[in-house]
Amino acid sequence: MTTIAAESKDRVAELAEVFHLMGDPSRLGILMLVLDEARAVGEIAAATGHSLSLVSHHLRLLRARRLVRAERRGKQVFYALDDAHVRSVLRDMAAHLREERR
Amino acid sequence: MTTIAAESKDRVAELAEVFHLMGDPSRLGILMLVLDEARAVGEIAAATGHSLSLVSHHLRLLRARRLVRAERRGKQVFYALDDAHVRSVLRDMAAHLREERR
DNA sequence: ATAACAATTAAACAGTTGTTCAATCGTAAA
DNA sequence: TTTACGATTGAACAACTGTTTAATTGTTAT
Repeated sequence: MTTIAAESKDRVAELAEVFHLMGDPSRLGILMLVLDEARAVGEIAAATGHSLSLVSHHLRLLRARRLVRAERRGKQVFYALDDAHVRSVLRDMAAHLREERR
Repeated sequence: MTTIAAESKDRVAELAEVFHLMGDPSRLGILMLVLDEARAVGEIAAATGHSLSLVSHHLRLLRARRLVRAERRGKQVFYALDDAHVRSVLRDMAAHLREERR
């Protein structure tokens, strides 16, 4: 069988981990912010209204699953989305919600 | 601004709710099972190895967010995926994981 | 009506998770 | 070396979540 329904257990578990990361409002907000351009942690904190610490904690989780990539420039660390599929999924889902409202 | 990054807070929250539902391994396994064809709760329980009760609990949550649709046929209740975007997202992500392994 | 089957529901528990606060680290300027 | 700024880290706590167990509802057959 090659159907998606026959996807093996641990692959489903990995998939679930990615969705789980996207399933928190704070984290999803962060992902949305770095969707198109890299942003410093401080910018993200300011834009989302969250503490630097909280943002950093979340970024660490996102980094661990390689949803996001970090690059240091001087004192600041810039984060950008580092997963093409996640990017397209986020765009797709956002569009979905927009349409649903009509 | 019409960028996705400027998505309003409560829409992000709604998006997060959907991802959160997909972010649990048991629930994601259920969604995968009903991705292509409707299945009875008992079938789902047997196929996933979970109790009837657990499956029913999860289905209730999925139903509440309209990711899944229920239809009664005699004693059994059949569930099917009821969201085109979720379906494409699941296919997309599953494909993504498959490619990543190469 | 009763029995059997399928599914739902409620309560309760253990484990996980998001957040805060305080301390620490890394880098650049004085 | 200091000082200041930006970011990370760890500990601790409250809130939430997934799962189990047991009781209950709905449906079909006897």
